[in-house]
Amino acid sequence: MTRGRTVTRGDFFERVYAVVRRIPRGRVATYGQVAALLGHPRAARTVGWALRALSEGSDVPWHRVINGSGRISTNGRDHEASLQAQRLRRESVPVPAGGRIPIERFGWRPRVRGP
DNA sequence: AAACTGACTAATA
DNA sequence: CTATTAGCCAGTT
Repeated sequence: MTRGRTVTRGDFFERVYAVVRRIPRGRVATYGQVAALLGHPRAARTVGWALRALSEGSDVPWHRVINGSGRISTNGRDHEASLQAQRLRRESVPVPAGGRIPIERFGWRPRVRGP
C-alpha cells in the first residue's frame, strides 16, 4: 500500500497524538506548542479537538496539554478537568486551584536536535 | 461544495 | 485582573 489510507479521520490527529506521546512525565505543553511542532502554529484549536476525540483507554497523555495561560481548558468538561489536574499533580506538576501552572518551569522543551 | 463547530490564542476594552 | 472579538485549521454535516 502506497499509503495507509486506513485512517479516515485524517493523519493530522495521529500526528497530534504522536507529539503528545512524546511529552515527558512531569511536563506540560500547550495546544499552540503542539500545533507549532506539527508545522501549523495556528491550529491550536484543532489540537484540542483531536484530544477531545480520544478514548478513555488511550495511551496518549492528553492531560499534559494545557492552554497558553497555564490553565486547564477542558471547556466545560469539569469532570475531565479534575481528572487532568489529578493526573498532573501525580506527576509532581502543581495545579493551583484557580491558579495557573508555571509553564516557565514545567513546560516541555523538546529539543529540535541534539547540538 | 458551503456552513458550522470547537479541550485555542492574541489583541482590545 | 476579567470580558469580548476576531482569526485560524481540520473535521463534520
